[in-house]
Amino acid sequence: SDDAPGCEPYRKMLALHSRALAMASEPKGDVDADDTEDAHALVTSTNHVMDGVCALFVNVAAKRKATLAKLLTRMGGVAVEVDDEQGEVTHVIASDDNIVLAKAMDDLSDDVIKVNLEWITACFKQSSRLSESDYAPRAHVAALPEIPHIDDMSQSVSTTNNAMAPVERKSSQAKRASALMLKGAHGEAIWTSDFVDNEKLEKRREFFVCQPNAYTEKKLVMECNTKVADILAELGEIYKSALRDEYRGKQYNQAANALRALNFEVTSTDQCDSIPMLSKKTSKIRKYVGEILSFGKLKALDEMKQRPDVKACLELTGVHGIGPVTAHKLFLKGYKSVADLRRAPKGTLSEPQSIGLKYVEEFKERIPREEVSVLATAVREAANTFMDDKVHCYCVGSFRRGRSSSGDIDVLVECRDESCMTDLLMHILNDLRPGGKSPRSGILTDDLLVGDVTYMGVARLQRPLDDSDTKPPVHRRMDIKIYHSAQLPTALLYFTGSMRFNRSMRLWAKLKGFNLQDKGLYADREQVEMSRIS
DNA sequence: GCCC
DNA sequence: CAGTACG
DNA sequence: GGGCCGTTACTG
Repeated sequence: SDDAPGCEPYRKMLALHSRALAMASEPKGDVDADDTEDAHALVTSTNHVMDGVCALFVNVAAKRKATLAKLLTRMGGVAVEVDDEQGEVTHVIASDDNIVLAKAMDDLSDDVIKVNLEWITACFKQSSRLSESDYAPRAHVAALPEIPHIDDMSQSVSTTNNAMAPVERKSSQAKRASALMLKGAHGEAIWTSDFVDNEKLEKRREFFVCQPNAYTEKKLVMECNTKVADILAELGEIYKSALRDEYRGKQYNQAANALRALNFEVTSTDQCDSIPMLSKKTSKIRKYVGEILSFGKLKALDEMKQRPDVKACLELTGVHGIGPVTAHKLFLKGYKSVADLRRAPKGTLSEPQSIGLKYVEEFKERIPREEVSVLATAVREAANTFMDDKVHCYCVGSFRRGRSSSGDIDVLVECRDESCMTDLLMHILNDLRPGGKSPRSGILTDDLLVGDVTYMGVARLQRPLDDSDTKPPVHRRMDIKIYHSAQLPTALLYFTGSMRFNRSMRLWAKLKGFNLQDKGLYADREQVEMSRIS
């Protein structure tokens, strides 16, 4: 997924969005800047720039809409939620990259002015009302088919826009908004996903781990370059956990994974050419690969491992709840090891971190499949004592992928009644906590986080699986999540993973014009609720 | 650290 | 709301 | 030189 070349358009789209966000939030910084007099002048000069503007944001993500609306209001304009046909809307504001909208806006009457998001921020920066025509939303439909192909069955899901439209529109407000923006020739709903260039996307299919292809099989069989990869990954881990350089660490890890995925052994740096990120002769990681091939080790890594701060932070981040930043802060306070932390005064660590500390060693142990099964079954049994309703539970994560051991236990609970999801969770917790009268009482030993529909905590078997085992059962990380039936399919998909598979699948969905989340699949990239596919 |  | 941790 | 996964839900 990370290496899929098909991600550029999406990256660009994201870049556009974040730029818009950055610009939108900028004024606050400006006003707070040192030169208050200028800042004041700026505020007054932009005060009336948008007088008389009544804007309707269409198909703009909620967060961005809020930011821009605030900015608009500061400049004297008004943002409305619905076009209530009183003709008060003067401007329709949409993003450049929204294909559907750009298309639908062609059909809009000329008495509203169509502009992109940049217009607002540009006007603010220039302190004047800029020409709307310079900021007309750009449509990128030219290269795409006017009418979606329905010739290929594998793509039909993404191109359906007829009577059997998969789209369920929710609120009346959503309907109203869609009346404005989704004027298809026959009044049908049209979404971003209807305009995807599937032919082009098809060529990239092989690069996605979420798609059936040869790449997946290759990876299962081969185990090459593990030595080089392990060293690079170790360096990556140090950058991420000890040096708080997330992105540098990520590069090392990505390079390590790419080398592991190769189906041949690399014996010279020239063989790195097939890996995009290592293909440049000047690549630093490529040089490191050469050094490892020649000497079997990496000087930079060995030196790094000698550093006391690195040693300390690596050990401290091993505690659940302590990340790179907290580890560094603790190091500066003089804590250099888990043993030091155990001597720390109460209050040094947060409650969840203290629990993480209590079980550091135990949490690092893998959980045998059999034990995952037993503990998850306890959750299912607890859930099924709730209101006589047959509650379905799924043990997800690596267990559901068939792994023989797992790092933690992840249980997904389906609740048919949206109104009692929290009750169900509380019922399960009470059943499993110590001191109760259920046969499962005491399975949960500690809580890390108790939310409305989310639980993160600690569980352990009441007695060893093997009767002859005298050691007490190991404490395990356990998560329980309650999902409403409507959200279950995508929740299952999401929590079954793997993470890499998920990221690939989400990207694939994005490029298809969909938006895949744990709570649902949406036919449009951004406007979430109204394009929900039921 | 690498890509755009 | 920013910072943090997580999968 | 800016951006780098998206989301959830906590803490402060």
